[in-house]
Amino acid sequence: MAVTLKDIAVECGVSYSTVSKALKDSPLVTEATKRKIKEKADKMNYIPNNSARSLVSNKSHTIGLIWPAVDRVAITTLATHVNEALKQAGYFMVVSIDNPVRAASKFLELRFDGVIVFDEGESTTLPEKITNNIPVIAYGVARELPYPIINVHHNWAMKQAVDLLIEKGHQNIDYIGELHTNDIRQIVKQETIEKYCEEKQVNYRLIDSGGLTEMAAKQAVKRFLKTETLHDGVICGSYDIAMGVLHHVDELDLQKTIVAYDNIKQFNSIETPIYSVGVPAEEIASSLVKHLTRSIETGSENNPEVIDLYPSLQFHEKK
Amino acid sequence: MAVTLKDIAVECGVSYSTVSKALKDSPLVTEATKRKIKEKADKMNYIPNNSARSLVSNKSHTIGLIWPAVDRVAITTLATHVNEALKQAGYFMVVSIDNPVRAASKFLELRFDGVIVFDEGESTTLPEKITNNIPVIAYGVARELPYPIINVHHNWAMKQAVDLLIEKGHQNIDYIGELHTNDIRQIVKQETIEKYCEEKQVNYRLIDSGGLTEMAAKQAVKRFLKTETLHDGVICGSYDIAMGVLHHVDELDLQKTIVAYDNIKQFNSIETPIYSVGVPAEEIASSLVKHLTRSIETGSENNPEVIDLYPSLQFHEKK
DNA sequence: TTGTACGCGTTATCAT
DNA sequence: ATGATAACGCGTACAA
Repeated sequence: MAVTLKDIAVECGVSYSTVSKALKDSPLVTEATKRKIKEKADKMNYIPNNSARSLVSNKSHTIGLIWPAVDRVAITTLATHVNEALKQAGYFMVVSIDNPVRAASKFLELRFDGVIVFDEGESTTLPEKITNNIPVIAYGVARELPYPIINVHHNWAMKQAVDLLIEKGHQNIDYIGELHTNDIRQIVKQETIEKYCEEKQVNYRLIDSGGLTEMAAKQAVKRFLKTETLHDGVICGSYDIAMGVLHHVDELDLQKTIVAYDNIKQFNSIETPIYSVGVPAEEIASSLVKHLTRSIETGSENNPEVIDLYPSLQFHEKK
Repeated sequence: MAVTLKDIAVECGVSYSTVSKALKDSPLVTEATKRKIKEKADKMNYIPNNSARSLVSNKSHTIGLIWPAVDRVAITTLATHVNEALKQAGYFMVVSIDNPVRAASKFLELRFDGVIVFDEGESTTLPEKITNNIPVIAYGVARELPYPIINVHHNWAMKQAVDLLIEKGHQNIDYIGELHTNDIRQIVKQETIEKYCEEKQVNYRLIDSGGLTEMAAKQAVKRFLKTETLHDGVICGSYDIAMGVLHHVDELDLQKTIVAYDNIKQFNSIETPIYSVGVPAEEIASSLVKHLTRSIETGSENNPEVIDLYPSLQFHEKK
């Protein structure tokens, strides 16, 4: 049986409310008794009971992250940054790889203070039944939602990519990304390419990566190359897809310009010169945390706000 | 403010203890009132308070998974299987990507029912201070630990791999894996290769993959190939490393025999014929869950038991 | 400065 | 069949 405040109180010959105060450094307790109590608590290996605390304070200092698809390097990096940012802000982050609605329901039952969703569209939408009861923030692309979402402007990013390729003199562009999907982020990228290339009057082809992982992209490009050849202006839908594409691109082919979506440090260790465009993972993380904690601390309702973050273009030279 | 049992009681004109019973289908309540209460509860969007439950029952029906390095495909697959198995067993799984000791401490404070650790050696070792207070099970390779560990016999697996290569007539073997690391799993693989190849009197080389990710392996092999060439018997330390190595292997090179550690379904979609050797992820998952839940339900102390799981060899033909 | 007492939402035991 | 009540561990307003 775990050690409780009472146990410590008995040991120290004080009442348990004094112990409670002492352990949270209340000014209402003498330094001397405080020290004694803390020492004892430590010696007895006291572990505060969050359930009890949460019952009285209505706070768990814990945030749940809903992240159904634990793969893809890019998003892993983001999760790590979010974890750090939350720690800084005094929260513990916990992730569920379960189905989003089940995950959120459990988070509610556990009385977590807030939830973050890596939004992918329909499949990750949380019902109001849930979101009326806990601060929520999503990360993804702007869409009709009863809770705030960090919008990373995939369309803006894709336009920058196209502009860059045009500037480099490429009139033929290949976009490699996931085409047949419900993931709204992927859809936006694809549609932007279509519209913007037409607007700018450059030729483009859409090549289906058949998924978001490196392996899927690698195989898709391989199939493609059996009958066709890649143009010199290439846009990849994500870091992982770029990795898959690069298997088939000669590093010494300096004709080609490759631009990939995402903005993570891993691009720096690629051996082929490459451009990337996206919002830095740190920035996304700190924005998520800032908005969520504000909403928690003010106790305000979730509102359908869209928080815009703008991508930036970077060049990664050959290492 | 969240709906409580009391609120429902008032609405239904019964006492809240009746509501409590009704909602857990106690036989002590009439079907009629039960139905009425359940209906109301649903309508009022009642969400049970796990903190309160946990306080009285000492159970949270939640398990924490400690998984500091969310990358690598192979282990992601395992996590997914563990999540499923725990769900079947009536538990909710939650993962922390934080530093293992902090994660475990928080799990304790949250009064989770048990913790699973993806063990990597020193860096993921939990102190007794913690493990004396909660059922723990690790996944990794046998080592001195105050709590049970599922041992997947990397050495057995590597021996099978070497035997296979010898049988296929290869007297020169290349092992590609992470060589300079504290990760005990990698160390065991490496050392087994060394000893067993010497015992069997076959030539071998150790090639450092410089990490456990596909990208690291890919670059390492590329460097290697600048001055040397790969032997026809190749052993890869993991699925991800194999993926990195395959970038440099011609699919049509039927001279080569490639064996990779791990046993996950992803091997089936590789386009190069490949062998794999390892314990199936499902089996690891169900073993982890079985032992942990037994330990939770019997309330027994953590003991330093080693649970052995044996790898099996599989061939994946060209798709 | 320290102690007492109440309440948080729930379960479980005991009366009714 | 239903209701009243104690207890779980803790925070805090109030009393001493």
